[in-house]
Amino acid sequence: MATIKDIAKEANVSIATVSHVINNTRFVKEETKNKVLRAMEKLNYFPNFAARILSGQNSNIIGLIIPDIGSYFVMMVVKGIENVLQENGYMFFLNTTDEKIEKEKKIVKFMCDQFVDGIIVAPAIGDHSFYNEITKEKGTPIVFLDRKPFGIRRDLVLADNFKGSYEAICLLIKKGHKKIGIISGPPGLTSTDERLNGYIRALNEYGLPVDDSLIKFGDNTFESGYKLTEELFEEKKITALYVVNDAMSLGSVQFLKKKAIKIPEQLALIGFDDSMWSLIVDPPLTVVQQPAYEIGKKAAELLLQRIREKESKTKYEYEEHRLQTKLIIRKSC
Amino acid sequence: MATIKDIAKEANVSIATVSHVINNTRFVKEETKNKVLRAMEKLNYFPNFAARILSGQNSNIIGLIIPDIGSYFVMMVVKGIENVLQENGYMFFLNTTDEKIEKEKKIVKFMCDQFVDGIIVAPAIGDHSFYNEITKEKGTPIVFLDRKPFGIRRDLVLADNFKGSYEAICLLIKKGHKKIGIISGPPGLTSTDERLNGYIRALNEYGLPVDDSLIKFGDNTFESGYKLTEELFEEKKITALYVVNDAMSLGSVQFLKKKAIKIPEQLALIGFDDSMWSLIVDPPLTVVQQPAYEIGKKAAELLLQRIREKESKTKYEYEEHRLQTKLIIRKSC
DNA sequence: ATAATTTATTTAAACGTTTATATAAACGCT
DNA sequence: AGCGTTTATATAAACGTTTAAATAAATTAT
Repeated sequence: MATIKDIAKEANVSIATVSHVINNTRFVKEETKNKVLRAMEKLNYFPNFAARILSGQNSNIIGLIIPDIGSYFVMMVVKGIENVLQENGYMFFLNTTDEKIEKEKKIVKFMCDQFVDGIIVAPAIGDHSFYNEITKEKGTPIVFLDRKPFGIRRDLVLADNFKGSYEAICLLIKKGHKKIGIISGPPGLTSTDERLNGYIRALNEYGLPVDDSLIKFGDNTFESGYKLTEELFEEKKITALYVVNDAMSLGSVQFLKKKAIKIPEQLALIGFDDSMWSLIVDPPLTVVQQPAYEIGKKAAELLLQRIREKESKTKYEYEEHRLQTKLIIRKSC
Repeated sequence: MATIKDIAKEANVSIATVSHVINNTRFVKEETKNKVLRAMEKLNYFPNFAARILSGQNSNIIGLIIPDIGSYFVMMVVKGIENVLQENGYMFFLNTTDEKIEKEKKIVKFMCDQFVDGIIVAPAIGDHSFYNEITKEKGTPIVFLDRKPFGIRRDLVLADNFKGSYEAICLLIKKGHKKIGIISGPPGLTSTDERLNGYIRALNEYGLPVDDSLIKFGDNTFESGYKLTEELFEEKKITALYVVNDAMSLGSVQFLKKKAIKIPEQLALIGFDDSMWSLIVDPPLTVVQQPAYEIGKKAAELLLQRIREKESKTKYEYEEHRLQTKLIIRKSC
């Protein structure tokens, strides 16, 4: 593979000149520049990443850390990120934490110590104050995604979970429902906690009692959706149910289908996340749609902006971007 | 951040000794080794990736190239890969080609020229002979995934698409169907071409005519599934339909549902890929399930093996791993 | 004509590793 | 004691860049 030295020799200039041509970091006479460019073309030169990084340049690599691969939401977020990064000549590492905060810490530390220019992270449940210490040294920009970190203030891009839920529950209340159950996510997970809060707020606003026994905490799996729907429907005689993520919604639907419970006549249902299948279940599911692709896109854009600002030493305040959800009304409520 | 020099100073040895302790590349007296290890511990040392790579070491980074993020199948494949890599201390870059062979070439060339130890690629439709030239220089191991490359022989991990389809169509024939339609993928895409071949073979085997007008080529989207199902059902009076991927199956179901066409009475349906929703559509969908996670896992394992073999200069023959599909019989046929 | 300034280019050090080669110490043998 | 071996460690070059400092050439001012 051709190196900068080969180019220098071919073009009869020093390696410094070649470097300056490549990076546009100093004026080089038109004639010389052309010689260099021609040599680069001829030898099919591409600068060596490792060398570049070692001598202190940006790597154009960012780290992406998520708890788990495996949901439509995550997939679309990643897609949004990937598109923005590709357009801007960046690459990314994808790492999963398995929802383990210790693993997250290790990965973040490693990435910062090494060569990433920035990090996008959907944090695992836990205390995130260790980020302060880790980023102190180099000040690697970090954008949090989907979940609000605990114990620190940072840039943050996520859906307006509270409002999305609030609107959904308002709709149910307006339709006359008084006993509305909710299947929330694991406590401590800010995204689903916020959805629970939206539920509570709506009930309060309309003067309905908040009955703790109608609030169930699932673990965002199909199975827990199935099981908790059973509990709520059989034991609590709810007339409406709000399920805060797509895997659990699917579990709900499966239970109701199995027991031949009529939707929405016997139980009105609203889910979260608009997967492709919400259209083809029977009846089509009313859902709170969060703009997954846009969340990824925005997070990547914000991170790239922060990286640029870091280079130019611009001061900035952390921002919280709340992307709006959309209540897609179909036939299930 | 601590460097190898700091460790050397702290432990009162040379940097060479430190390096040898780290890499176990030469005998070091127990006592000296301990001093070094203690110093590393104390200064929280982690070797610098860029420097390591620059001096010719393996990067422990592999490249993952796929046409597109956005299907359940791809997601599970990536998950399988990620798990294996994480267990083995490898990281990976994820890149998409948008099904453009030129983009693929650029990415592969870049990755090989730079620092990846190996590549896993689900190739875009097109001629892949350029791989020979690109990998000649360094011999970077490459494992192909899901699709058979055109024009070259390489390691390959994918589902037994032919057999999966063959079994599905046999089932339909045994149930008495004579006019069986198929919605295949874009011609040239080996995965769906193989599925089409399985269909043809089954018909031949049972002495049924292969009617070209019952074979439609979609583009693996929901919309094309919808549209082509309409064409086949309305114009061709088929009694059974086989759809070769999940997004198109979903489109099929949606069309049938909209027109209130009874499954399987009016049209028997078999899909491909077992997504979560195939259980909750009405009726639950019979599908050919391919082991996505295992495909990813196997590809990663094979690649790591190739990387090790390259280091130890072991000769090897390219392998083709066909993972078996499973016909999951539900109520749609 | 010479000095001062500006412009264009080169030299060499630095980044943090690996590793071939050199050196030093310890030991066993005559 | 002197020599050759073995064992343990150190020195220094190399990897391919960037960049501060040095140099050389061209221009302007005195």
